[in-house]
Amino acid sequence: MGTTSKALTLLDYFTRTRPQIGLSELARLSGANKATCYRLMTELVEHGLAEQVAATKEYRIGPAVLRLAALREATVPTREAALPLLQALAVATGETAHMSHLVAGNLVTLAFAYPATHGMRVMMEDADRLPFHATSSGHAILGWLPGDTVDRILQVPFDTAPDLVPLMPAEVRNRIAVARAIGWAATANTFEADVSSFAVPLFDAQGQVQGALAVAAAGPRLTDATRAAIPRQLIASAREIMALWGGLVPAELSALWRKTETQTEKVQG
Amino acid sequence: MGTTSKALTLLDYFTRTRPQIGLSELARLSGANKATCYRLMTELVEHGLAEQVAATKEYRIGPAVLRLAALREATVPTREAALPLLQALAVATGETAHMSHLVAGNLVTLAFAYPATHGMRVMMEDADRLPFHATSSGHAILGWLPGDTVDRILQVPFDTAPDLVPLMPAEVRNRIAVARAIGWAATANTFEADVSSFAVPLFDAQGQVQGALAVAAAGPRLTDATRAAIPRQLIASAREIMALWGGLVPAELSALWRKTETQTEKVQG
DNA sequence: ACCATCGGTTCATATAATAAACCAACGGGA
DNA sequence: TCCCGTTGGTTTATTATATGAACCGATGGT
Repeated sequence: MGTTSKALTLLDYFTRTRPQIGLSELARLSGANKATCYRLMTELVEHGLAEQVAATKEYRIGPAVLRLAALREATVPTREAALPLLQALAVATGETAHMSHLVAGNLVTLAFAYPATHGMRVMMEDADRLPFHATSSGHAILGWLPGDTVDRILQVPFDTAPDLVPLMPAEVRNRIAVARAIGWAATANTFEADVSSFAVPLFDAQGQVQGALAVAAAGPRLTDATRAAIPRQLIASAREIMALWGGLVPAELSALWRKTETQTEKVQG
Repeated sequence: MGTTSKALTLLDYFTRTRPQIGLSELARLSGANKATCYRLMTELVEHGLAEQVAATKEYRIGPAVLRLAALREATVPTREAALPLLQALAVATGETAHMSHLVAGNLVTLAFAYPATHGMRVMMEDADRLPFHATSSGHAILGWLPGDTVDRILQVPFDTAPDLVPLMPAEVRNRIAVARAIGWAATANTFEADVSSFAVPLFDAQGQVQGALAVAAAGPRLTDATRAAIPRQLIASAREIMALWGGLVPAELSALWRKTETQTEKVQG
């Protein structure tokens, strides 16, 4: 592995639940030598990708990423373009809508929107990695990825929240196949209790899967009518988002979506 | 220089005016060998910090920075906290307000706000580097930086827009000294024609300069009254922003600011 | 048909990364 | 007060990795 990769890998240990990490702890987490870790972090700090908290000497993500993110959005306005449509989707469905992206083999939440109408909503946080195996977004995406990529992703060890029944690998494979066959994915109680989730894949201009658009619904208030309506609303929003991006829906998927759109009833467990 | 630094340096060549760069051009710009450049960019792409446009093979900033930026804001909500105050400042002054940060020796615009009241406004773009020598923000900041750091920054070659009279180094030094002495900086026609700019420095919890808060006013409509009012409004906003951050205004500067705040008239060329 | 340029690759060489051992400083606990 | 574990940081010989000139096939103009 290249030295640069090692340095960049260190950034992956910073998460929402662990935003600041000391030198020794980072070395322990990454398995790298402490001296190596120190040198790499020093270089990241020099470039503003990390910064050191003066009081505790702990490291955290640096301010340079703000400049890079602004530049990214100026170059490819993914998030900015999708946000209003995400908000519209949240209002239309009355549930939480979110968009996640495939970045470096991870599924990352990039944007989300809440409906204004309900007091109870499924809460989201961006910048967090979603598990492929337990989310509808993961299933929706994996159906459109090459087999070996899917294998590589699924062989990453995963854990399910203690209050949930974990999905067996065979079951995950099956759900991916179903998602591919019908053009959208649905899960219930796989990532969070009492949350039903629906997702469709999103594609770039080359017809490559880029991410997923999803609706996360609070289980108790889900009626059969809304279970049927959400996929259609998802598909409509996905089409709009990709129109903005210049994204290309594969012909096969477009046909599946048309089928769902013209159906009056469609329920999936 | 470490390999990681070389890789990260490559990211600096991507700007708003040059958002996508091909391999050969990037090698030419950076002075690195083409093979080296290729390998480094490949590693950056693997981690999502860069991405390659399929059609042209050009590189651009990748989607991973969005996750990092969201994580940064979740850890240190610099931008999010300052934005409403920035908007208030823009409305109060009737001019464009912006906040820039010191990151890795560069002055980067992180946020800005326009007033709703005027048709004509000074336009801003974030993610762009500002020249220290020709902006009030630069002058305001440099007054509170150690001498050797100032020297290092000022010896970077700079160019002024062709329609403007460039500031001589001695003049820049003088303006920095003035800014330090009165607690705020002002420039006119140094960065853009017919734009007057006012700025105050911003500090972190350790009392270190972090950036600057500024107002950029369209020259023609500047009256003596507003020239006097803007610094006071800047100071008030800066105090609010630092209160939110937990920033610490050096006692010396706080005294200077109080002086400006209690004055009824104050005009600087 | 030609030439320049593009992105990408190869491989001997040289340089930079590595890890164990070592500091000094700090913070409990006994 | 002493001890012990832990912290961030540094040094060093050893080793692995980065480097760059030359090369490749493809592409686009002239």
